[in-house]
Amino acid sequence: MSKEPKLSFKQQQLIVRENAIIDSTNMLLAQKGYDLMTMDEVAADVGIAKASLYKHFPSKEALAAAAMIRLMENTLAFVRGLDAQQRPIDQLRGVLQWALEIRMKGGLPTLPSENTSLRDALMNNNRYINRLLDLNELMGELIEKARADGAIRKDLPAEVVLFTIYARSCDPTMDYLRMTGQYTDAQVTEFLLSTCFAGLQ
Amino acid sequence: MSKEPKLSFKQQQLIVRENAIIDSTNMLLAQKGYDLMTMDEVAADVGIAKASLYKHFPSKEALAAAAMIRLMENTLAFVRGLDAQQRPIDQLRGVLQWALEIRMKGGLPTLPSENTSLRDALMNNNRYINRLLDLNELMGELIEKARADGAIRKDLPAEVVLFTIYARSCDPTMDYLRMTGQYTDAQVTEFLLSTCFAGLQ
DNA sequence: GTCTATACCATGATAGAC
DNA sequence: GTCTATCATGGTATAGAC
Repeated sequence: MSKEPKLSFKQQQLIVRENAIIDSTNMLLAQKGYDLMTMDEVAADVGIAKASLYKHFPSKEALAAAAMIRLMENTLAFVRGLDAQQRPIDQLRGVLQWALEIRMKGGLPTLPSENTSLRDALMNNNRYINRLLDLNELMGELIEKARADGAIRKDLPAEVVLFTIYARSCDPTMDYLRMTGQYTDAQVTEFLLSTCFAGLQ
Repeated sequence: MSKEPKLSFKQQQLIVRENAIIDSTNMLLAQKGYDLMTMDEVAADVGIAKASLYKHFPSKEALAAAAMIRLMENTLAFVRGLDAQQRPIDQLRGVLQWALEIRMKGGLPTLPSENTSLRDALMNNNRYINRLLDLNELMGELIEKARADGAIRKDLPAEVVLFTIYARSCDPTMDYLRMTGQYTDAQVTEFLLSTCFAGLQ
């Protein structure tokens, strides 16, 4: 930590404001998805005019990308902070559990599932792609270790395991189970985790 | 079968035309999703003017609902035609395999996964809801039987099993695995089936 | 029932004053 | 940097001639 603050008060204000914008974006993206989210809504939720929004982010795509990148960085931080003493399979389980709990609270899934213009845009965003590659690498290592332990089936390519875990984080089963109103959020999470790792049989 | 055709030539033509419209709708819905699909595209794909499209279906919602209803009826027909000699668990597996193969060919998943205006609209469509309830009942019976056989875990509520199977039919893992280009469609299908029923462990 | 042409509106994006 | 006011685009839906 440097003693002298690098950022002026104005710059700090800017960051706070932009974080607030991304918070609103995050929530709206989770609620309505990229295509149905409008810049008017974001501006209204933040409490600023739409034109001001465009001073911070040059386009809707850039705004959504910023939200996805922040999410990806949070995910990376979580994975890097995992307890290395734990069994790799439990660490993997922990990642999925963390992602599901974020989504329960109104957050976004780690991977955009929809065939939307957002996915295309993200695939051309270097910063996002780099974070995603980093995450894939970390997760890939965990998967290899878990497989060496015999905790994960050896007949599945690592990619299949990886995507299956990612997919579970954006699985609509969560929404449908919650809609029945019969289970607590913790129970729903446990069902999703358990069926992902242990299957139905 | 009645010997005298109930439908005039003109009426038959109408049905053929409407089926063609639904075919195009189906393909475009699968490719782009509801929100990104435009009525211009549908009309262009069918080869008619947009205004003509509106003579057949009063709105975009109604058109998409018609496509989803036809899909649901096809699914019901498939499930009703299952070989009752097979083990219930294999019948369930067969349903998922069938759904995945449809999607591989460019068809729609049985359940709309996205948080889109389409899902809201469908939930208010009695005809669609009735078909969905019928399907849920048939699938629920299969699940109960499979559970009685010991082929499905008894600690999972039937709903969890049902939604987990539905979700796998619209799982983005399929898209991501195909994008790698490393596996045949049959292999991808097998991975999805296997991880759904047997899990990762 | 099909077409061309158009009304109407939502939304992403911008201009220009302060 | 924020605001109000506005533009431009593209989309659903419809009018009216044939």
